[in-house]
Amino acid sequence: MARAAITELILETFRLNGRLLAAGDALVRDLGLTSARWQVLGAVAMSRVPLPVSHIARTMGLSRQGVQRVADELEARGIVRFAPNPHHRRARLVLLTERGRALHEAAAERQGPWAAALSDGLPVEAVEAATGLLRALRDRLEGTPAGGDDDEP
Amino acid sequence: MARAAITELILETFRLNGRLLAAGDALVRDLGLTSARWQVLGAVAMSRVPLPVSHIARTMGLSRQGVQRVADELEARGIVRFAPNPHHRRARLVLLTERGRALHEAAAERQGPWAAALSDGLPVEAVEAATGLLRALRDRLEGTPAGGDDDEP
DNA sequence: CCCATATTGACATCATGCTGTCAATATGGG
DNA sequence: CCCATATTGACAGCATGATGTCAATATGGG
Repeated sequence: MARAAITELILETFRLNGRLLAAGDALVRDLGLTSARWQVLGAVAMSRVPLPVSHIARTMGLSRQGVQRVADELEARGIVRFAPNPHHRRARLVLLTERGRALHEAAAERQGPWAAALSDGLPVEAVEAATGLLRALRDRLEGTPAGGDDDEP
Repeated sequence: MARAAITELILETFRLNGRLLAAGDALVRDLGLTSARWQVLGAVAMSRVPLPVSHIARTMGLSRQGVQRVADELEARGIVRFAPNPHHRRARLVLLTERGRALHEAAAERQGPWAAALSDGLPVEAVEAATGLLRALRDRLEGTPAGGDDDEP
């Protein structure tokens, strides 16, 4: 029955989400990071060009204000800094500080072995298929007919 | 690369989790329910025997206190009631009220078509495969070698 | 039977993410 | 150029879920 299958997947998504957050917290706790801060830090580090908070929020699928709060915390801790945006006076750009870059590298070095252990023995195709299915569900929930990874709209 | 694939799946899990919560909230909002309350309500309704809060929390993979808070809210709204537990004076059993049962049925009637639309055209085997993969990841994160749906430990 | 240990609920506190409102700033049509 | 609209950050408030501590209660070894 399709309904039972999708319901199971939904409940499993809730459970896994909680476990992933807990695992991420534990992985970077002694670096002074949390899952949420790490995720924002990663978004800033990964972008080829500096982005404003609102753009980061859209990329991550979170609300603008939630990301803003985390970004403010990161700035207070000297992990990111805000730079003027020549194209928009209000929307300052988020940049990594030296400390922020070092933290991101330290976190990435831990995430590698952790991710390898987590996915050890699982076929990459199965992981990718699951990712595709989750993305398909999310696209439907967002009302987006076809979803892709946009970087520069 | 396995690491990139698993990282993508993790990020997609975060995004889907957020969308599912928002969709669930919208689906049952006018019933006076939220995703969190609905989930606890469902756990109570689905169990063949009345369960204490701590047991429900373990089943859902949430913290005991979080479920307790939601259960207290549901009791204040007349959706569940607490009954004495003959086996444990402190751990009262959670039961649905008449109103609670009606609410659960109303929510279930909405969830059916919604779930059908969400999974329309997706092969059931693909959904089940994704569920199995998520569960495998969660089992690893929990340190549980093999995981199954237990109801009565 | 007695005591060490575990479980449970009550209470308080914190982290995370959402929404609403407002003013400042961009953007585009006229 | 001017004004309607959209975007953005600041600020406040709420929902959800985790944690920590404490006392009450079960449970099991001795």
